[in-house]
Amino acid sequence: MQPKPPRVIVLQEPTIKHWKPLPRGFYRRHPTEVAPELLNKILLRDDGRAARIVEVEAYAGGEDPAAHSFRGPTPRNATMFGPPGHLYVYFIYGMHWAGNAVCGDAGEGMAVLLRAAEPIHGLELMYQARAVARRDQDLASGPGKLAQAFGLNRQLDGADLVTGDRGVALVSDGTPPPDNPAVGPRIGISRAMDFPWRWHVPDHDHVSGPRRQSRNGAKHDPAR
DNA sequence: CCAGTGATTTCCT
DNA sequence: GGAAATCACTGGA
Repeated sequence: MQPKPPRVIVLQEPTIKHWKPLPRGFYRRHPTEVAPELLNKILLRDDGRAARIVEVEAYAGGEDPAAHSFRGPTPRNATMFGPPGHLYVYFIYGMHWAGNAVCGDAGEGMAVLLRAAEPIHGLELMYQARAVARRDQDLASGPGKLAQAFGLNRQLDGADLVTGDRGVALVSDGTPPPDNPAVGPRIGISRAMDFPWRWHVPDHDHVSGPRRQSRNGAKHDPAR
């Protein structure tokens, strides 16, 4: 008896059929190692929605006071303590969902928060999911926006990003991560502010925040 | 451009 | 009781 093959993510656009999911081993590492390598990877839904990841943050379980998992498992963060390569979706501020890729080994509570992405396919569905968006940069430039654009919610908490069992996956189109990603402190936290665990593609239009930080942290000079 | 604020679940003190 | 891995809207400069 042959093992059942994993569900194949099928897209409507034939040019992207050669995208392949990131293997389990990609995630089975420390999130500070995984996070910068997730830049330029592609978040995919089987309805044709796709976006290039341009901003991420690492959260490292018991060694990270800012992580949901710092004080151990709760009903909300249970997925974070499961095996790597699964999607941890949490609810925050009474309004917003956000998606993470679980990293490390089961039991460690480590993950990478998907903070922002550049939509590259299925934009009509994203505009439908985010009626307030007026420009492409409004669709997924922030963890709450990204989750809304992709319909990430409690039903997708625990989905396997490697097999795509619930129609959501992280894949590569061959684009490497940036050679010199911007690095800085994580956004919206009040503990472990000194951990420089946020990475993003430098000078990218779809990164979250009122100002985009350049590689050396300097402000943009409009005269140049 | 920027600061202030409401929305309102989950978890901690 | 209050902060939290946030966002959109308001109003002033």
